[in-house]
Amino acid sequence: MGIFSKTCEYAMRAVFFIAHRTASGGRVGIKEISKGIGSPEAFLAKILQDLSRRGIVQSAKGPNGGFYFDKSSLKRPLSDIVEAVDGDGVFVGCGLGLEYCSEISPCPLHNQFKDIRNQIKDLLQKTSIGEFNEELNLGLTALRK
Amino acid sequence: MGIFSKTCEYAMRAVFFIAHRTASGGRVGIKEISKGIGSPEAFLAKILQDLSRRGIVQSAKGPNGGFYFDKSSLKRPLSDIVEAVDGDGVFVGCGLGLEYCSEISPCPLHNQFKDIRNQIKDLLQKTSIGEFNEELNLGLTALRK
DNA sequence: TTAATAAAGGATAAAAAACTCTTTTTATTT
DNA sequence: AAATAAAAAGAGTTTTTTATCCTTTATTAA
Repeated sequence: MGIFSKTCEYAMRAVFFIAHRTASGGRVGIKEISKGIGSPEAFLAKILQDLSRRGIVQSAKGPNGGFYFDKSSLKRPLSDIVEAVDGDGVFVGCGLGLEYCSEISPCPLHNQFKDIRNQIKDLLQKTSIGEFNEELNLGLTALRK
Repeated sequence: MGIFSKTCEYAMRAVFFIAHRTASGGRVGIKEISKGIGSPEAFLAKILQDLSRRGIVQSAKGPNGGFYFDKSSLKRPLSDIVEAVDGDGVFVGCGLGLEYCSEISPCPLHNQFKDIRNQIKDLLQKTSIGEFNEELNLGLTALRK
């Protein structure tokens, strides 16, 4: 398994996809998103439903409805999505899974893992949801295939 | 969840624990290991059974039996354990879970994740199983509590 | 050679994660 | 108002991960 749960991977990809579409003015339905990022449709629906309930992504029902981001949401850091889906385990936990691992009672790899986690945290915090729209436009980066 | 599976966390802790004991001359039984690292006994037995089959850890049955490391095994990098248990997903996969993410067709965070993964890889490769025995002896680091 | 000890192996169970299907609600368009 | 489109919600199912239990096999020591 990767660093994040599969659910979280889908969430991140979907969010980038929606942001990209938002930038070109519209809303996107689940069918298109799931195709665009290569995820199971019904499962992604659940994930976005949850993000929507939390106010992270916006949604509209009915014809011409779909998912989108309002302006302030586009500036959100990716860490918000990760935290909503996977919790803060990636940022704060002990690499060896020790509950009480800390500065005072560190595991053998405490400091090294701390560095790595901080780097992940920094990356996710400084990356905003709407940040890759141009690259995606230009086909410089991909969310599928 | 953390960076590694729970199984892998138990495996790493157990391996450090056994190495520590090996250094002071003996073998350790499952009961003692699982107590020492705070893991379910039967489950850890399965994990070590697997590592033993792979030749990563040595074992002996009967009275005075238990798990231990021979000299060359003590020098093994921690990455061998992680790879045996969790596969190479931590080292090589795409952060967003894209199967075909690569230099040619990168995901938006490809390069950043590559850095992080390489750091994890380096850490696990340069850390040997027997490396922390002195710290553990001195109580400077902990595997439990 | 028997009793005790300890890992190996196999089968099963429980919990969590991943995923599906159906119905309901809300909004839009005609 | 009726038809339609789309997400929300609810109620599963399947798969994977985590965990337990019990029996067998190997080793040692008395």
